[in-house]
Amino acid sequence: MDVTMKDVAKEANVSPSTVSRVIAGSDRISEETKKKVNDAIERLNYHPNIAARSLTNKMTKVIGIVLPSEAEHLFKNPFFIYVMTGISKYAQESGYYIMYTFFKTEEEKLSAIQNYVNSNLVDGIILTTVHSKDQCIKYLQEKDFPFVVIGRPEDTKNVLWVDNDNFQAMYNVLRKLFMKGHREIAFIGAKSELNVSKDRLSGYKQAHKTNGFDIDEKSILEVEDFREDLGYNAMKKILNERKPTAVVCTDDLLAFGASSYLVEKNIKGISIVGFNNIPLAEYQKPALTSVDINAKELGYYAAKMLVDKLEKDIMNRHYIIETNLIERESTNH
Amino acid sequence: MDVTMKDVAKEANVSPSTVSRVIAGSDRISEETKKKVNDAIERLNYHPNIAARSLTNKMTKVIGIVLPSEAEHLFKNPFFIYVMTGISKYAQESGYYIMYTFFKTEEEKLSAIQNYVNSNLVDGIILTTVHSKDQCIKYLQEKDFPFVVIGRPEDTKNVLWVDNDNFQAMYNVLRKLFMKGHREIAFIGAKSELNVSKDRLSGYKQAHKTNGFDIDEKSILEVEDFREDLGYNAMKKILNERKPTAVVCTDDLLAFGASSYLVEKNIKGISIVGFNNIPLAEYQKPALTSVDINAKELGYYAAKMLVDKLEKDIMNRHYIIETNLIERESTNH
DNA sequence: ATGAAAGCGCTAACAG
DNA sequence: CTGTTAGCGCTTTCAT
Repeated sequence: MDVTMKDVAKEANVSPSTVSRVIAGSDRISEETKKKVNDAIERLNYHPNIAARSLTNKMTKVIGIVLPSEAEHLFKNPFFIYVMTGISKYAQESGYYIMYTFFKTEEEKLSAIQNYVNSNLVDGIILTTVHSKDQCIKYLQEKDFPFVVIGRPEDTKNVLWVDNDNFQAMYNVLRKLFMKGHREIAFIGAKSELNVSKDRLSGYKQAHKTNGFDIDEKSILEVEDFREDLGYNAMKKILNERKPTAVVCTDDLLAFGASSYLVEKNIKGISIVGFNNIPLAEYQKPALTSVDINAKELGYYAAKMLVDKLEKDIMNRHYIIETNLIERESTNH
Repeated sequence: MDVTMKDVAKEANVSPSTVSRVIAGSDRISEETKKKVNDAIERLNYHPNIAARSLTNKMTKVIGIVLPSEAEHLFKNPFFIYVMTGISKYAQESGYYIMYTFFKTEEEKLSAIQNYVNSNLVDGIILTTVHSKDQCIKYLQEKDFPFVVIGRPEDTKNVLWVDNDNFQAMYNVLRKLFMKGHREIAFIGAKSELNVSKDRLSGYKQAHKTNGFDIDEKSILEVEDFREDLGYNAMKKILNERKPTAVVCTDDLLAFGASSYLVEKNIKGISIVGFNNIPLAEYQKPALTSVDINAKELGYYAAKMLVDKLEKDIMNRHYIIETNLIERESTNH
């Protein structure tokens, strides 16, 4: 653009600072000049130069977000896309821009973050993955740079985070299944080192305890990754030893695999529940019952927390996003 | 950050302008002072302030990308994520940052673009969708603002774009099937108003002509959207009237549906080919043969074109990205 | 080969 | 309520 505040000032016969005030919405400005200025802005089609504004303000109104690019999951599970749309929604509502970077390794993640911090290009950062002993969190804390984590970090002290209550979510699934009369419920999980995996398994166990049922370790299977074929094999393995009436999986892909084993062997009467409610869940045959984790909301509230901290220094330490059990054919038993 | 160029200058006993020159890699600087300055930079952990640089340079080194947020496709097909990783890769290589916005409607898309253009926040824009009679393209052309389109636009005059050769890709699929002895090949497509759909259908038809086979209009089915259930129905409908030995689908989801109909009815001996090679394709039973469109490359070259235009004003009018037929079980006939 | 100085467009005291 | 002025941190002539 070529038209600057000076031009507007001249056009409206006021000083640049008055124009600035009108734009900032200062109250100590007469309605009259406000109108004059706004008209001039309109007429000249003036738009503020963000770089100049950033320079004086020491803030850019840009949020940086860092995303894993290698995770298999990135492509099979629209989680990150949902998160991004959620962030985008809040950002648009509050006039923020969004920048993103992908990283392959933890080192790349750290250097991406350092780059953001050092360049003064973003006001705050949203982390979409948490590692145990996360170096990035440590770095950001040391620099005292505003950030929000999606997913509960190892050490929640002094960090803003947003997550589902994965314990509760799984607990409720079990409660529901118990209420329906199920007594033998198998568990298929993956990536047991992740917090979310741990929480879901705890929910599974606690539900058993609370309801007075024994936990059968042979009914608990943990595989290495969220993949259909691994779910398929896990189901097979479980059926070799046990005959559950329901199976809960910590991920839809695992559930797809488990389900397809049942379909293939024509085994009826076993309910299956997945997690994440990915779009394909509803197109499975039978359509898969799944826990929706509201990834978009996770993004939305992450952005909200960050902006709140940035603008009002309000520190809601964390948000818990509701999960919803979406019941479909796979639990019609 | 707090350490500015001035600080570095003082630390190195030179003037700020010298520091600036060292950073810019000016040649008219003695090795000695170059070293002195670099040491000071290191010692102080100095990082240039991008906003200030943008203000003087009139460029931000930021690329804006606009993405549809409503398209069902966004969540079922990792196309956009792949594109984003590709853009990100080139951007990182060339020192650019990336900003994104989602839009729901064409109006939102346009206003997102106007926002980018007006705010001087981005140097160029990548459009990930093309509408016929795209207002955004028109706007950007009028403003003479640098942009690249992923997908071939209606009118390619004066626009930089990158795309697959969808005609060729489908043509080659057909040629392969003909060579394998197939003579009755059905077509299931969707969204016939899109350029990619048109091109793929043309490829299908041209392959018939070139190879001297008649086109049977009853074997061509176009549905409204890329959905599994619609593919399922289409397959059913085709089999009511015809008995093809192969079916080509313009999208994997359509192919999944078509395939599941065959599995359900236990119909053997019909080959199926999909398009896009989404990750789930390889986990289908039977694993789906599909055309990989290299979405990541599309993004990579889109970014490259844009940066080339920005920095060297080199105008490669377009890139064509290779497609690859990934053969799996579904064409083992 | 290096320094001095002006200016990019905006905001925020400080005056009045 | 509004204008004047002084920077924000960097690049870039223009000198030397």
